[in-house]
Amino acid sequence: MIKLMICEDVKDVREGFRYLLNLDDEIRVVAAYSTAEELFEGMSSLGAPNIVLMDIELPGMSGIEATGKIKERYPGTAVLILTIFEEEGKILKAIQAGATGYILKNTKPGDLVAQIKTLHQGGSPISPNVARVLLHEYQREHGGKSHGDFNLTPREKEIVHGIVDGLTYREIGEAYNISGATVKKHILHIYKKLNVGSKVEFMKKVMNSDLI
Amino acid sequence: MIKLMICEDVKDVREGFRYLLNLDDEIRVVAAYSTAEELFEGMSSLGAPNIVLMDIELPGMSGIEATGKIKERYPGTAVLILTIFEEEGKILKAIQAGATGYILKNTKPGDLVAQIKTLHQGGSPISPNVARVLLHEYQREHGGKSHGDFNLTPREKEIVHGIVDGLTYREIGEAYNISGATVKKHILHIYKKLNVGSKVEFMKKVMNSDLI
DNA sequence: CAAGAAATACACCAAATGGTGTATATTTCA
DNA sequence: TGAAATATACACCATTTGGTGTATTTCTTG
Repeated sequence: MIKLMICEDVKDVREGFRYLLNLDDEIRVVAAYSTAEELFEGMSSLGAPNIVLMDIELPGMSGIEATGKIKERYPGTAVLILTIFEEEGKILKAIQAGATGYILKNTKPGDLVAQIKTLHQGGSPISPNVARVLLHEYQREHGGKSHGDFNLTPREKEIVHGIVDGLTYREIGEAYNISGATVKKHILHIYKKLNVGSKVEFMKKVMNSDLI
Repeated sequence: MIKLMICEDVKDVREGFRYLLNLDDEIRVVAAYSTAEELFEGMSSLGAPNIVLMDIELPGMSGIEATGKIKERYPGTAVLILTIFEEEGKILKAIQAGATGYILKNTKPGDLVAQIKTLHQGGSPISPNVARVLLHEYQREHGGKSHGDFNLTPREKEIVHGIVDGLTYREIGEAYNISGATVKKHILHIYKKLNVGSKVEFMKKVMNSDLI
């Protein structure tokens, strides 16, 4: 049984969701509030639910602020943001605050139930447009362009894999039927190409590349 | 009309998708290849499609590498990663490489068509489990709550930083005015706590944690 | 207070690493 | 064809790392 609370200021929408979600017998709407402040009172008296369905536009404390507080005080509770807006800044803020999912209010009733179950099983329901915003943001922060393959030869790439797998020179040599000394030679070449001088530096470069 | 190319090494899967997607009259599968190398030949002779359906596990050039090259040479082409795996590192790498969507192969045929149309309209279809990975990553990078510090003591955390900075035991000792031998003792304790046994394994763990 | 964790330090050892040489066979390509 | 790159291998060396002991001091917590 998925215990769920609703936080939504518009009565019709709130009661609509309550009715709708209670139709499914895996979900129980334990309470529905019109403000975040009331929600917190409810959570402390009734206990934290599995999921809070959170409107982003609330009088008083905003849905984003409330999300942050929920994740602080009740980290086990997932927050599903439900909104009519697709504003980029709000989406990113809600996610930073710890929202577990972010979907639009025009979602079909049946889909909403499916997404709540998805959420409860560890997934994050996100509408495609929200996903696009997130993807772009992530790509922007990670420099977009590929970091190149450092002009490594095929053999050198194999050696890189061996290292990353935690093998020693000798073990890599055994794996590819060459001597450990040769493996070492390769590694030193690789170090020069990557401009590093130890395993640790090597790992830092390689783990942020698409070499692996 | 959405022009689409498929890059997938398993023939049955490849032909299955081709047949299936051609059933929809808004989509035209202009070509299907079994390797990234062939795909690039096709793209240069037939012209870039709107969407490439890309398998991640390919012989030769990987789907991730290919995605990066497509975004470089044909930025207008969207890449939809189709995979059976949900491995965190691969997901993030594919997104960094510029993937526009990332969905699982077990997606229902009707849903796949819907997702391709979503993609073409500017959304990013992402399966809920992939979305969860992305959300976590984003939250982690923006000061989200720590997902485990492995019970390291404050001193041990300092040592971790020293290692990640590429210092040797002795250098770390000098930095903190303790002996190199002590630093080593700390490292060995840390290894036990992280359940690793070498710098390489250590880096793999630490770089995916919020210890740094 | 006593037990335990945390931080410090030293000894000893085998193995791995990093750095530099030299050398040869093969392949690639201008 | 001839130079450059690639892949192979061995020698020698100092340093680093991983692993195991033992031991002392300080701090924390039941």
